[in-house]
Amino acid sequence: MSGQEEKEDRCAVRCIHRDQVARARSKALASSEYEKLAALFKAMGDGNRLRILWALGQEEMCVCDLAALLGSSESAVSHQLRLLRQLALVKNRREGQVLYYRLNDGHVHSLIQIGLEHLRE
Amino acid sequence: MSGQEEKEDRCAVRCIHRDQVARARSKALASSEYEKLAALFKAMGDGNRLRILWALGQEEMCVCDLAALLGSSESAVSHQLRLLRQLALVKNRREGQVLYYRLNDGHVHSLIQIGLEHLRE
DNA sequence: TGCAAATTTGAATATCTGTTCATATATTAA
DNA sequence: TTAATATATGAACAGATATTCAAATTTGCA
Repeated sequence: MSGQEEKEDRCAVRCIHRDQVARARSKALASSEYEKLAALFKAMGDGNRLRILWALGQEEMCVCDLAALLGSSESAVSHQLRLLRQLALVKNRREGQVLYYRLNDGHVHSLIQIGLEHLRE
Repeated sequence: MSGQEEKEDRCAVRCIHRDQVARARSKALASSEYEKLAALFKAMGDGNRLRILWALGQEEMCVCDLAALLGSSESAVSHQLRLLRQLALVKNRREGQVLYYRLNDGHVHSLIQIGLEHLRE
C-alpha cells in the first residue's frame, strides 16, 4: 500500500482511495453493456425522437402522420425511426403502402415516466 | 374535412390520419419537457458517464478515483461531472480538498436498471 | 504567508449527429 | 406495364459534443 506502487501505472492518474476503486472495478458492468446502454439513452436523447416515442406510446402511427405531428420532413422522421428500430425501441407493421410504427415494449414508456418524475420534483 | 384544407398548411407534409394526429397533438407533452427529457437522456447517453453513474450508484467517490477507474484524465471527468451536476443526476460534498460525488436520487439507478432489462431480453 | 494537492474552467480541435436533398425501393391501382 | 403513393437510403453539410491542454480556483498545511 506504499506510494511506490505508483510505478505500476505511470500513465494513470493519482488515486486517493485504491480500495474503493478496486471495489468499483469489481462491481462494474461489462464494457459492451455500457456502450449498448449509452446507445439506448443516446437514442432517447433527442427532442424529436422523444416526441415520436411519446406519440407511439399512445397509439401506432405511420411515417407521414409523425412528420405532420412534428412538423418535420418525412425523410428526417424515417431516419430517426430507423435508429429507433435498430435499437429495438419501436417496430412496425405494413398495411399496403403504409408502415404503422409502435413501441416495441413497455420499457420505453417506463423510462420516459421515470425521466419525467426526475424533472418534476 | 375535405382535401381543400391542405391550403392551410402548404409547407406541411401530407397527412393520412388527421384524427390520429390531432389526438396525438392533444396528448403531447409541453415542448420544454421534451427538451429537458432529451437533455437528461443525452447526459446518460455516453459510456463514460454511465460508468461514472454506475460507480456512484455503489458508493460515493472523488474525482481522481473516478478518473483512475475510467482510465481518463481528471479534467475530462470533471467536465462530465459538471454536466451531470447541472442536470441534478449527481451532487457532491466537500471534505477538505476532496469533493465526494454521489447520485442525487434513486431515479438514475432506476433508469439504468430498466435500460439493462431492455438490453438483456 | 507561500506552496502543494484536488478540482474546475475555458478555448481549441477532432469527432459525432441531425437534417436536407436527391434518388431508390416497395406496394397498389389503372 | 406505367404511374402514383409511402417510405427508405446515401451523401453532404452545419451544428453539437468529448477530450485535451493550459491556466485558474479552492483548500489544507508548513
